[in-house]
Amino acid sequence: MVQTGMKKAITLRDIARETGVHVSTVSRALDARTQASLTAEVVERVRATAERMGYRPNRLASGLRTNRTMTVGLVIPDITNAVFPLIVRGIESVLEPLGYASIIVNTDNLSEREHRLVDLLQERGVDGVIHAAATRNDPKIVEMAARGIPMVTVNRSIEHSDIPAVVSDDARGVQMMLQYLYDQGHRRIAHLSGPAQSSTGQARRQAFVEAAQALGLELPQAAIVESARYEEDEGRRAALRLLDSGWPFTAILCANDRLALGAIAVLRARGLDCPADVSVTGFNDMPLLDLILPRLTTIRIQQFEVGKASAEILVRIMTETTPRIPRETVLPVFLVERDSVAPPRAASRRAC
Amino acid sequence: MVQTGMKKAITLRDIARETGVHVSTVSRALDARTQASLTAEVVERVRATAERMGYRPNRLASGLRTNRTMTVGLVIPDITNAVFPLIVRGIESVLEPLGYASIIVNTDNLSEREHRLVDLLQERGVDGVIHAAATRNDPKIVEMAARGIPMVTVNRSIEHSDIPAVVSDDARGVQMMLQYLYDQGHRRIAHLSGPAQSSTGQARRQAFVEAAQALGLELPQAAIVESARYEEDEGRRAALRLLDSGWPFTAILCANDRLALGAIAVLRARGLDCPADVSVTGFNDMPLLDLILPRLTTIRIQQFEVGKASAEILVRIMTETTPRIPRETVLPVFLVERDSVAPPRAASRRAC
DNA sequence: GAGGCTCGTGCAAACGATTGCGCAACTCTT
DNA sequence: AAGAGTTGCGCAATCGTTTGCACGAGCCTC
Repeated sequence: MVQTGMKKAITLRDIARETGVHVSTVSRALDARTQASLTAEVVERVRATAERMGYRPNRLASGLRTNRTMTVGLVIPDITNAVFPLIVRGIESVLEPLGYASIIVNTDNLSEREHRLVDLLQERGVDGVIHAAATRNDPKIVEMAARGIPMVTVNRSIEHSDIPAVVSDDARGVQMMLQYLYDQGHRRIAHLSGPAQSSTGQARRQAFVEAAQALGLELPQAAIVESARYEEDEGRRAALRLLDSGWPFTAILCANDRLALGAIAVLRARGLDCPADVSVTGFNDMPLLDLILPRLTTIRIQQFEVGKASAEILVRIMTETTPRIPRETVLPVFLVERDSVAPPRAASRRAC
Repeated sequence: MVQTGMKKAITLRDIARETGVHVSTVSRALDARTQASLTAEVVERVRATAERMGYRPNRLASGLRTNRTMTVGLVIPDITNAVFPLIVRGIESVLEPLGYASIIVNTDNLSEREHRLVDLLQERGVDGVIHAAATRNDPKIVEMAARGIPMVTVNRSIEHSDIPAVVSDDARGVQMMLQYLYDQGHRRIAHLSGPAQSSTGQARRQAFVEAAQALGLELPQAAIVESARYEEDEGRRAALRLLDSGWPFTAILCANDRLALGAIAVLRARGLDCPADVSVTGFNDMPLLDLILPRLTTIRIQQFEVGKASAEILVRIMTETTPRIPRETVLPVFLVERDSVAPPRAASRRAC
């Protein structure tokens, strides 16, 4: 790279030369924690010339010396998945005012990629990591935490570890939704579950089974169909399996909005209307969902708040000497009632 | 922070001690560019023990020495805006395989925030910056480029500067869409323009005016309404202004999908159907758009490709000694025909 | 008035990697 | 076989900041 015009940055040394004090004095004058040990006059003189010369600290140098880079890593599966940008902004809302920068990496749920990216973060000396990747257990992450890197997981917990987790109350969400369908008169309710290796997939499925049993609902084998990914085409595939099973369900509780959208598309293709013939519910309340017809009844998760809470916890771990952090922080969820649920038809609703 | 279990990382010195060579030899053995000056035996021995000990280079140290951090900054307005995640993934698709990490910052189009964040990037010694923030001219950014930091802008150009830009062929997109509406029989076509301070807003508006004149269309003052932001509620506000102007338009060409969605909502509220009463078109073809009814006819922009191209250019600027980069790289756009356009009604279409 | 404070500042050694330079130990040439 | 050239590696300075320690000056105390 030919940097012809590259004028080099102002350093402590430059300020020292300019003010006639030693570089260490400049350093102390610019650090709020140490400037008490200097005379107010020197502090002010240094501060003023630093300002005048446009001094910007070199974080590489200070990080090298102190092992603190004011940089954190965000490990997420895929930023194009609409729930993550909100989480990211929530995280940023607390980190950025404190001066932290975030390196965001996308794992695509590929553990090989995740390993490489975790290395990439470590090489850059991140002060902490917020981990939102979905796979359930990952030795690399546990190892990183064991190395002493402050870490928080969001939307999932790592089993057999004491890494703090921030999660939404998935179980309560599923239970609320099932109760809601029950109250509308539904008795044969299917579940399109998420991937088993994602912790949300597993948690929601288990909550579904438990809530269904608590309500005394019929729950044949065919009632639960698992998807491989949280995507529309998986929703379609799973809904087809469900339809072809022959079980006369009247509603589908989906583990995720995108699965629900896929399911509704399949129903429509088979000549079934949602909600007239089959009620369908989602989970997450992703952005723009309220513009898609039928407007999906779903469980709203506070993505931004989840991100915010996880960042607050990470900051505590990074800065407090003996933080007492709960193993799990669970945030409430809300049922948002829209148009995709109606009472079941009295007559047989299976058209074809 | 109390790092009790923090076992410190392996350094070149550790490997040197282990293999019995000097630390500089280790450094050379591990660098592909310099290992030619060593015997194959030493290189292999160093490489093997580095591998065995799990050596990870300290990028802070190497960055301090070399002024290259293998980190780039991505300046975007808001990651929750659906077009940006795709751009980010496009950028990553070229940067990540090369070993670069990305620090992503959201400016919210606030220049005060942008200044702070640009400083944050500089302090961390990023090797380059991809700048996708929307405001048209920003002295801070020009100053940064002048300082010699490699930079590329996406979706916009900086006036009076030679910073390379990657843009979509907005003008052609507008022209294609207007021609399409014309071919469907529309003659009185309104334009919901984007914010004037965004370069896309300005470019699309200008293209609209030119294309309309070329087609000999009637173009009264009221035909163009400007929005303050690319958001649904601005689309609603602008559409209301348009309706209230009394001009008997038969179609609205919107500068952006979200504006179009807002406009359609207002039409619906006024008892007008899209496309039966008024045709509406979007721009961008954002994710999930095809699920929203009526399915919006729009111009597809290759977000991923835009990101990819900008990253490729940035890499060239960062690594080549005398790169010849075109001032502007323009990527083609495509008209995607869906359901929000129909021929105009012969009769008066103004219901209320 | 001498010894022991505190207070403000300078000194120099880190942090880990890179790299120009120098110096042995070779190989080749004549 | 001696000089010249080459090859392979070590030495030490450097990047910019931080921080334990030392040191001189002033002050107080007995």
